Amino acid sequence: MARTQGSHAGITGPRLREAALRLFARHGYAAVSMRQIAAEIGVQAGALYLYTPDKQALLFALMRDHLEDLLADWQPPEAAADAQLESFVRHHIRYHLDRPDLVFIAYMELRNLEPANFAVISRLRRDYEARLEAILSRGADAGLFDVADTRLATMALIAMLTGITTWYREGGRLDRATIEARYWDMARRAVAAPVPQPKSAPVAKVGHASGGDI
Amino acid sequence: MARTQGSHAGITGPRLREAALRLFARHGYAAVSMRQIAAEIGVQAGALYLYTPDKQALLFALMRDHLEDLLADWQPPEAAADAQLESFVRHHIRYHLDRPDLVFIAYMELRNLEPANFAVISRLRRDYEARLEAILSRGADAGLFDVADTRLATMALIAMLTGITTWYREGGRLDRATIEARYWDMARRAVAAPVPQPKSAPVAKVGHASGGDI
DNA sequence: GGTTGAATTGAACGCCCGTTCAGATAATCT
DNA sequence: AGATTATCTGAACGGGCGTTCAATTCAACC
Repeated sequence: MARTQGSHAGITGPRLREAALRLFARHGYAAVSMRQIAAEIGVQAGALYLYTPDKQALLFALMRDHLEDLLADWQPPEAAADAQLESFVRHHIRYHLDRPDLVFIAYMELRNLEPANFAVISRLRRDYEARLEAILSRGADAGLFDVADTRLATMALIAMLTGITTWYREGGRLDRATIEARYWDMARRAVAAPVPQPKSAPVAKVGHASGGDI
Repeated sequence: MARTQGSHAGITGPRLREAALRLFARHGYAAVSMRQIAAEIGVQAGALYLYTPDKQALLFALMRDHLEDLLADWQPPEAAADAQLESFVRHHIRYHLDRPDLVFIAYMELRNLEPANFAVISRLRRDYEARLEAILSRGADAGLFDVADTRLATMALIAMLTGITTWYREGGRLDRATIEARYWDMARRAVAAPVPQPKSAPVAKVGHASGGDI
């Protein structure tokens, strides 16, 4: 046999990436073979090499594209730092909950990257972290935030937010909007400056609505 | 050749576990071969099977022992919930910073566990999480904490705290005591109830107030 | 409708995998 | 010292790995 009916690069190419993404996320890069990926999309292993130079490039492309998309998809609004922080936090949660497999891979497969690829991915991650740190820094200067160390606060918030993907399941107890609201509430409080007391102080509030299901 | 000079189960056994831990943490379970582990401790691969029934048992034992030790090493003090939370947070940070490889494995290699082993490890993790959740629940009832959802707050705090191990390096910019203090500060503020104001009514607010820093 | 090029197969390459085991040697016991 | 037991080697097992490539078939174009 050789070329099969309906074969088309525009189809097999994307399917390869999808299959690799799903299998890498589920079993880990090292535990997934090219033959398994090929079987998933209904071709022989040799055919994969029309679409990727090797297995490593497959992983690297997934991670790099994910991070570049993440960076391209959000820009800080022109607003006070607290509004920027809210925008960042809500976007981070939404973006990550929409792409659980990519997030998983981007955090778990770092050690399977060859050094040159690792350097690229690390750089992109630092760029992303730098955005949050810039907001915290600006807000601290403005007296909106009370953070003893912006780098620490950055890492703490990102870890907290990204952690959602480790337990969130579609159709679970809480819907996304609720999760987003409650995490934003915790994130805000973790870094917010104490309100100036007695008078004025605009009283915003956060929905504590105990009510909920369970 | 056969038995070698100085060979002794009391030596090779522990060395096997140490080597497996280090290599699994560094390269991942699936990417490490029994032959690599054997080479690390200076024996042939066959000799490893005097100390473990198979590779999977090696991973499982590391994870199980780690979690059992974690659970055994801390009991909530008899105190108010806020003091219990501080004790938990500080212990969590210290314990995890002391065992970076074990922590890494326990979070990253879950998917490489066979189903029966996975069930055991999941159970232990849930037990640990339940301890924090109990504190938050108790503190919320006492009015010390303001958490909309104790489960969410539990997962948020654990993710935030455990995340330290992803960037902490011995001899880095901040020492452990500083990190511990600052993370405890952020964790506390994320869940603390607003201080009861001069007068009545606890005012929950969001700091938009431009006002001064602290 | 014939030609050209894209897409794929299937076999092969050399290598490494987890695990087993008979045989050999060192440590220990009597 | 001799017998016994613990420890390890080295080879082997069947199998899977990533990757390459000539041969083959299908799709697209003239």
